[in-house]
Amino acid sequence: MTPAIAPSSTVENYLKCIYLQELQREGKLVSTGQIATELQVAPGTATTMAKNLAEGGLVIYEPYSGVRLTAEGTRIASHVIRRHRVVELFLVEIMGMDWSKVHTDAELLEHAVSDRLIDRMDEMLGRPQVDPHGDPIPSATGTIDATVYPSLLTCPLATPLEVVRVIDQRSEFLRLIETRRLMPGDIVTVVGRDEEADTVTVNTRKGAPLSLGFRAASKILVKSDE
Amino acid sequence: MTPAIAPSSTVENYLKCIYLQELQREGKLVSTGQIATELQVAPGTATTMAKNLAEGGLVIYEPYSGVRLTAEGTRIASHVIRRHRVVELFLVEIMGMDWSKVHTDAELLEHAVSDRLIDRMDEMLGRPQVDPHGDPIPSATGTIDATVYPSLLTCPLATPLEVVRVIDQRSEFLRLIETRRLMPGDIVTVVGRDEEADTVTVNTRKGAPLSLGFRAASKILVKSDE
DNA sequence: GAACATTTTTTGACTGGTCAAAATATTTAA
DNA sequence: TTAAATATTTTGACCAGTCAAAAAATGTTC
Repeated sequence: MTPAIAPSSTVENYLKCIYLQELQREGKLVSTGQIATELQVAPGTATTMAKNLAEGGLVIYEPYSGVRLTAEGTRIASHVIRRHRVVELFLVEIMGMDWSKVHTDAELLEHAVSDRLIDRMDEMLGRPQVDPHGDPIPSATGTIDATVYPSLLTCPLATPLEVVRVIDQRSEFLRLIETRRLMPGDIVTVVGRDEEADTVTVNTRKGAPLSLGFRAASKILVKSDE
Repeated sequence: MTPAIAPSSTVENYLKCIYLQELQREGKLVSTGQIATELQVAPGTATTMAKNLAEGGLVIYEPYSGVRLTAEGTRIASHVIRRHRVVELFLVEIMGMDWSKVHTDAELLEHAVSDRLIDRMDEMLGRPQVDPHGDPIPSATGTIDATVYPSLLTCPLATPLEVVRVIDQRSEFLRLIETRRLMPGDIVTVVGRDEEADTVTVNTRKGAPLSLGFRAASKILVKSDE
């Protein structure tokens, strides 16, 4: 029952960033350096903010180690992410906008959209589980699907698999994904990997086999069976 | 061709406020005091901002008199208002939200919505001329319908007239308008005015004749003929 | 384990936006 | 036209968020 004044967009962005980093670097603290890099601010700025957030009970801050969200911090962060992802899906599904460009709009709107409005969008969308990139949408109560999917780098070879998620919001990358039929829902088969050449070769429903570097391949997640 | 960094939401709000005041107080300068009252800031704050805006070429500031928008200031202000009104209409028409509550959402969204997005909303709405309250929507190029309508205070008596605009965004007022069938599009007849009692009596399509104070009556605008 | 490299924190300073209260102008009324 | 009332501007201070650069801690390597 913290009365808790609404956090500024800046605070929301820090919280979101920390939340997202925690998800991938399971368990470990998130360093102020990582935050600074991610948010494109000077290292000292991230340190200062870490202390402010700790002050406000939104994170635990351990000097020289990093930061971990408190329950309250997690609550707020997941709401921001929920807003972001619901907005993204709304822009694509209801407004027919380009999925590769929608991220930047959502980045702004996530701080400006009321709960009422998000809920209405969510309702119009039929309470969806994932956004256009396959990222899971936290529920209004903050729970989020944490299923871990293999990527094109780790999935079985020579098996047709469904793309479920694309972990890179840059529109250049998303346009590639789109033209090469690697969007969530598309079916792909990994036909080979070459450690030395740093390439993964995949067949898609459209066109010749495609080569991807390991880095890019790791950003495309697939559902391995079921 | 000013490169012109995007103005902050704060600056946008000042500009919007000045624009709206200029519309009603035709020709005259807008005083810093009016701005302060409207925006709920201290008088000194408005003065400071007036100087900043003048510095940035967005207004002409005459100390102790007030402020007037430059062409550039007008351009920005009309864009903000356009965004506000398109958003409002979108929320009501496409998202089915309550017209009496939509103003506060739009107040936030007007600073967070990209041109691309506004244009898409505008397109989905069929390039509308007015928002749900009858307020005219500036075009993308900044032109706005400046038709002056009489209010229930100044219109002819005993003549059925169509409500075209309601100039008060407070949801309590709007709910009254709604329940008494005084929304834009509704037909009303002013049957009497009493200077001493400060009341205007109107017949609407629904229910018994209704009394309004002069102040409230002046906020309801009608189309007198055609 | 000493020396170097890297990361983090501290420090001092700046911008944008704000306020309260004091100092000025302007307007109104006598 | 002078005094009182009202409006505006100035002043000094503050908060949030930021940076650059110096200082300190931590990690790495030989």
